[in-house]
Amino acid sequence: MPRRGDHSREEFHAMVVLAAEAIVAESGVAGLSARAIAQRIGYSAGSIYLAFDGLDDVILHLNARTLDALHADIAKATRGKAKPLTRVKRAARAYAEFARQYPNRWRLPFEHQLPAGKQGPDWIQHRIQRLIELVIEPLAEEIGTRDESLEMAAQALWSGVHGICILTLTNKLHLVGRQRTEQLIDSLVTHYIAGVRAA
Amino acid sequence: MPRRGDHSREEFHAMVVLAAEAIVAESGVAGLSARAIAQRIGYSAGSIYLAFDGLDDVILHLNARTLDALHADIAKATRGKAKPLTRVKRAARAYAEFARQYPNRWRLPFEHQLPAGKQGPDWIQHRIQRLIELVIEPLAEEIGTRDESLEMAAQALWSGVHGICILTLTNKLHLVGRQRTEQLIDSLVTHYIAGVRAA
DNA sequence: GCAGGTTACTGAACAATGTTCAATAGTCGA
DNA sequence: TCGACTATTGAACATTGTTCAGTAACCTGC
Repeated sequence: MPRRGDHSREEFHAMVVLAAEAIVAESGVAGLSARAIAQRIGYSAGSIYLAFDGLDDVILHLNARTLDALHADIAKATRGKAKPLTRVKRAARAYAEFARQYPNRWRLPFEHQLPAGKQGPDWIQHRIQRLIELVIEPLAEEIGTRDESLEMAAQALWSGVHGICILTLTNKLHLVGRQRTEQLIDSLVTHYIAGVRAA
Repeated sequence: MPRRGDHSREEFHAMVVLAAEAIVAESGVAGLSARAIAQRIGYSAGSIYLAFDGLDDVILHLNARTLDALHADIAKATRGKAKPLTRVKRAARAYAEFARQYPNRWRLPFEHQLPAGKQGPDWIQHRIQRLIELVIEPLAEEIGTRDESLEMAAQALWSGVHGICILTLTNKLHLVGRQRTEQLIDSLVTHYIAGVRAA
C-alpha cells in the first residue's frame, strides 16, 4: 500500500493513464480493467475513482494522449519544404504507420462508445479536428482553393485513409503486409487529388 | 418456461440470433447479454450455450445476417442499365444509407473483436469479400481495365466510403445531417475515379 | 513528542456479466 | 403406467465496474 501523499493528485492521474495505455497496448481494450490498472501502479481499484469519474473517463484521457501522439507524428511528417502533394502523402502514410504500430491504442478513440447517447467531451472532438487541419494546409496549396470544397476534400481524404487503415488492420481486405496498405493509400490520395484538380 | 421440444434446434438458433439483432439495434452491443437474449425469447441464459459456443458465436451469426442484408441492399442499388459510374455511386450511397439506418448493426461486424488474436471464421470473411465484389463489376466497366489495378481501385474506394461512414456516424467530422455525408461520398467516388481514368 | 483531527486509501460489498453443470421435469417408447 | 431420456433450468463461479464505511497515516497545535 502506497503511503498517503506518496503521489500528488496529478502524478496519480498520470500514472493511471499511463498504466491504462500500457495495458491497452499489450492486450487491447478487452484487457483493461480497474483492478488491472490498480495492480500495475500498486494502488487499489477504488483509488482510481478518486481521480476519475470512472473507467470511461480514464479511457477518454488515454485517447487524448493517443490523439496527441498521432498529431505529433503527422505534424512531423508534413514539416519541410517538399511539394504539397508529397506532404499530403506523407501525412497519410504517417497516419497509417501510427495505426500499424499502435493498433489497439489507435482504434480506441474511434471505437470506444460512451454509454447511452453521451457525446465525448470537447477536448476529444478538438483533438480530432486538429488532426484534420494538418492536412488542410498542404492540400490548399495543392489544389489551389480555399473555399468550402477544400474542407470537403480534406474530410473525404482523411476519412478515406482512415477507412483503409481500419480495414487493413482488421484484415477485412484480403491483402498482405504493409506494402499493400501503402499502395492503397497512395492510390487514394494521388487519384483523388488528381480528380479534384481536373474538375 | 418453454416446454421441451417447443422449438427445434434450428428454430431456437434463429430465435437467438433475431433477439440479439433486435437488442443490438435498440441498445447497441453494450446492451447485449446472454440474459437479455434469453428473457426476450422466454428461455434461460444457459440454453443459449446449447446452441452456440458463446456470446461471441451469437454475434458472429448476427454479423452474417447483417452483411447479407447489406449485400442485398447494395446489389439492388447497382442493378439496372444505368451508366457504370452511376452504379458505383449508387452502391456507395446504398452502403452509407444502410450504415445510417442501422448504425449499431452495421458497426458490429467491423468493430467486434474476438478474444486474443482469434480470426473470424471464413463465412464472415467471405461475406465481406462478396461485398467488395459488388463494386468491381461496374468499376471495371467504368475504368476499362481488368488487371490488378482494378482490384486495388475497388478496395481503395470501398475503404474510403467505409471510412466516411464511420467518421460521420460517430460525429468525428463536424458536419451535419445526411446530405453532407452523401456529398463527401460523391466527392470521393467521382474524383477518385476521374483521377484513375486520367492516369 | 503527543493528542486529535483530516483525509488518502483500502478492501469488502453489490449488482451485473459470461459460462458451466448438476438437477429436474417434461416427453416418449415399451 | 412406468422407466428412460434429454432439453432446459437455475444455482454457482469468477470477473467486471462502482461505492463507501472504515482505517491508518499524516499534520497541526500544543
